[in-house]
Amino acid sequence: MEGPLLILAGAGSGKTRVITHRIAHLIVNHRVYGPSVLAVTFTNKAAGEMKERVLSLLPEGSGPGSAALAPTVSTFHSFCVRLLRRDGDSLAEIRPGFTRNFTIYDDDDQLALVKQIFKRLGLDEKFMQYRAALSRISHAKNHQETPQDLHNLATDPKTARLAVIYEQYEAGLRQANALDFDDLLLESVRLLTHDEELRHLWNRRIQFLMIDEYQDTNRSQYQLMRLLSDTHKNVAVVGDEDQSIYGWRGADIRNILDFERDYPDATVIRLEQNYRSTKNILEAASAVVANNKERKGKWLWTDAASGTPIGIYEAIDGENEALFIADTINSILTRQPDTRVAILYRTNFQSRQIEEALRRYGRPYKVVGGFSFYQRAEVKDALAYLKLLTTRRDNVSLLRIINTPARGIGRTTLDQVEAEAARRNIALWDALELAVSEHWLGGRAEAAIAAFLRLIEELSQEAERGGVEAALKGILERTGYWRMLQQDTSPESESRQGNLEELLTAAAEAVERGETIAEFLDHAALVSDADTVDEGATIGLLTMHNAKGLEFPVVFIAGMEEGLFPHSRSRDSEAQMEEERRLCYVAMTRAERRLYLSWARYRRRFGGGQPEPTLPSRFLKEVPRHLVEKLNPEREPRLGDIDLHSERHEVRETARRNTYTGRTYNSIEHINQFFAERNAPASGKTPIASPVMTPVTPQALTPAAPPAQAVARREEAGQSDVPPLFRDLPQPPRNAPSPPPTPSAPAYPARKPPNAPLPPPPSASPRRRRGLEPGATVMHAKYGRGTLLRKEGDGEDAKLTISFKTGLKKMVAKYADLTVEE
DNA sequence: CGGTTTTTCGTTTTT
DNA sequence: CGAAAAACCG
Repeated sequence: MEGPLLILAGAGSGKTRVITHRIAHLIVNHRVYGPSVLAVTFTNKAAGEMKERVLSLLPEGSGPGSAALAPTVSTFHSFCVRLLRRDGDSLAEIRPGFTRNFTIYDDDDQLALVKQIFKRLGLDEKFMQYRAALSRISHAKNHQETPQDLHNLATDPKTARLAVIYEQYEAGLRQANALDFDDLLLESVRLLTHDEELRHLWNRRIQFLMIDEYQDTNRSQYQLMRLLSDTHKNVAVVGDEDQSIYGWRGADIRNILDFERDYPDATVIRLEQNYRSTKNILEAASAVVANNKERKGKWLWTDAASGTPIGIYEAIDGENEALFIADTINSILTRQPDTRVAILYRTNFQSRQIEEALRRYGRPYKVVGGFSFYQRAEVKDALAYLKLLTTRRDNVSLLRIINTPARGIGRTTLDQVEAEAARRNIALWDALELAVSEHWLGGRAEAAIAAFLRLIEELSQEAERGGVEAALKGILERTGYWRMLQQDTSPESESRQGNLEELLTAAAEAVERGETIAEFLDHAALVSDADTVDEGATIGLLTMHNAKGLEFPVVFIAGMEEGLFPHSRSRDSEAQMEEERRLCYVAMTRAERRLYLSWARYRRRFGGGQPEPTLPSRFLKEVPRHLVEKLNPEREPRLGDIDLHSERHEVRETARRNTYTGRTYNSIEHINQFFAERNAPASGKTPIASPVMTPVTPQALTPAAPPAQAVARREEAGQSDVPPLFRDLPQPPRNAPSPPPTPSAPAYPARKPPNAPLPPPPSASPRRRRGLEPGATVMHAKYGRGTLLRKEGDGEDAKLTISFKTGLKKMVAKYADLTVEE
C-alpha cells in the first residue's frame, strides 16, 4: 500500500471504484486516519461523490461515527484556497500586500482587468483580443515566465507590448489583493516552497495522496503533488493518456508519461477491461483514437455483447440535425421513459438549436454550462458588492458596481479618478476618498462619490455583524438595486429578481452551514459547470469536456464536421488535432448502449447568413465501416417532398414568441422589402410574403422525406403522440438490414454551395378580405406611409410587419394606430 | 449623465 | 442571431 503507484485506467474500467476501495481499504485494514488521506478530483461534484462512496464502504455504513473518518477529498483549486486562507500568512513575505482575505478573480474579473489595462494603454481589441491576451498571460504564468522574461524573449513588437500588459495585470491583481485561478495553484506552490515549516506540517498531515484524472494536471499541480508528498512518497495517481483533453489549459501530458521516471520504484497497474460500453462502441472509439501517434498504445477489451451499430445521421442542415436528435430521443423515451440520454457537442452555442427542437417536443432537458448561474450579470453585481465589503482594494468589483444602479458617477468622473489613482499608484477606492477630501472634482460628482463611500462603509459594518444573508439583503435594498429591478417591468427583470432570490437562498444555506462571507464567495468562484450536472436528468445537453467522467446509456454527438469538430482552431497543429481526437474518444466512450453521431451538410456560421457547405469530420471516417449503421433514408431529397421549411419557421416563431422584441430582420422579409421598395412584382400585384415560406434552393435544403414504409412502420409502433408536423421527419429505419457498404471512398461528396439568395417567387397568394391584409398600404402617425408585408395571427392581436421608409417595423394591430389606404 | 438605438463583430474547450 | 461596443439623443 505504501510507495508511489501509477494506475493507467482506460475509459470505463472502473477507476473510481478502484480509488474508493483503496481509500476504504487504507482506513479499515491499515488503520490509516481518514482525514490524512487526501484525494484530489477534477470537479467538486466528483469530490463529493467520492467521499460518499468511501463512507458507504466503511463498516459503520453512513453513520455519524464514520463521518469523522472521512478522507479529505477536493479539487486542487479548492484545496489551495483552503490552504491559503488558513495558513497563507507567510506568503506576504514573498508577495507584498497579500492577506488571507484575498479575493478570487474569476474569468469575468480577469477580463475586466485586462480591458481596464488596455484602455489605460490606449489599446483596444484591434491590437489583440482580450481573451487572447489573457490566455497568453496565463500561459506565461504557468511556465513561470515573468513579464521581464517575456519582454526579453519577445521577437515581435506585439509580444513586447504584451509583456507590459502582463506586468500591469500582475500589478493590478496585487493591488486588489486578488488571485486568479492560476495564482491559486502557483501561490500555493510558492508558499509551500518558501515556508519550510508549513511544508513539513502538511507532509505530516497528509499521509496518502491520490490524484484522479492525472493526465489533465498541469505543471503547478504536479509541483504541488511533489511538495505535499515530499517525505512519505505515498502518491497514487490515476489517469489515461488517451483522455487528456485540457492541454490548452496547461495540462502537461508528460506528467503521466514521465511518472515512472519521476518515481523509479513506482508500481504500475493497468486497467484495460471496459465495463461500460458495448463492444461496438468500444471498438469504434478505440479505432478512432488509434489514429493518434503520441500515445503509449493500449487496447481495451470487454466481455459485453456487440450491441447495436453506431448510428450515423447525415442531416441537411443544423436545424434538421437538431430535429433528428429530438425526434429520435422522443421515440426512445416514448418506449422507455427512464432512459438517460446525453447530447454532446464541441461548442456551447450548438445547444441552442437542439434546445429548440426538444422544446418543440415538450421534452424537458437540462443544459450544463454555457451561461452559469454565477455568471449572470445581476448575480455578479451582488457578489461584487459583497467582495467590495471584504476587500476595499478590489478595483474590478468596485468599477463593476460603482454606478450600478446609476448614482451619478459617470464615465468622465471615473476617468479622472482612475487617472489620478494610476498617477499616485493607489487603489481606486483610496483615490475616491482623496477626491472627496481634496475636492478635485465637481460638486455633484463629489457628493455622489461621498454618498457611495458612506454607503459601502455602512453596509460593511452591517455585514460584519449579520453574516452573508443579511449582508446581501442590505446590499440589494440599500443600494437601490432591488428597486431598480422592480421598476423594470420587462420579463428579463423578472428572471433577474428570481436569480437574486435564489442567491439569497444560497446565502441562507451558507449561514446555516456556518460559512463566512469569504467562504461563500470562494464557493461562488469555484463552482464549475460540471458540478451542476444532474445525472438523474433524462436529457442532458453538455459539451464533451463537461462529459468527462460521466456515462449515459444513450449518447448523441452532434456537429461532427470539419472545422467544428475537430475545431478549426486546432487545424494547424498536429498536437492539437490529436487532442481533438482524444476528445472524440472521451465523448464516444461515454455511451453505454447506444451511440449516435450526426453532422450537417450545410450549417450557418452565424445566425443570419447563408448556410455554408461543410465536410464531414475526419473522425467519422475513422469509425470502421462495419460498426456503422446509416440512419438516412435511402432516397435523395426531391422537390415535391413535404417542405419542412415552413414547419421550421413555425418552430422558430413559437420559440421566439416570448422574447418578441418588436424588431426582427429575417432574410425573407428583407427580400420582400426589396420588392416592396421597387414596387415591381412580376405579377403586377404588390408582392406579398405568403405565410408559408418558400424554401431557398429547395434541392439543397429540403430535407428528405422518409420512405413511405418507414412512416408506416412508425405509426404501427404506436407513436401517434408525435406532433403531426414531425411525422415526416427522416426516421432511422428500425430493424432494417445494415446498408450495403458504399463502394467508393468519398462517402460524403462535397456539394456545391446553395445558389445565391434568390428572391422567392412571389407566390400569388390570393387576397382574402380587404383591409389589414398583407399588401395593404397603411398610414402611421409617426412613420408615415408603409406597406404591410406580413401578418401573423388574426384580429387585434395580429402581429404586423410593415415596411416604412425608415425600414421594417413590427407592431401589434391593436396598439399600432394604423389606417388602411385603398 | 444616462438611457436607448444602431452598428459591429464574431463563436473552442474551463478549473 | 446575440452580445458588446459605439453612437446617438433627451
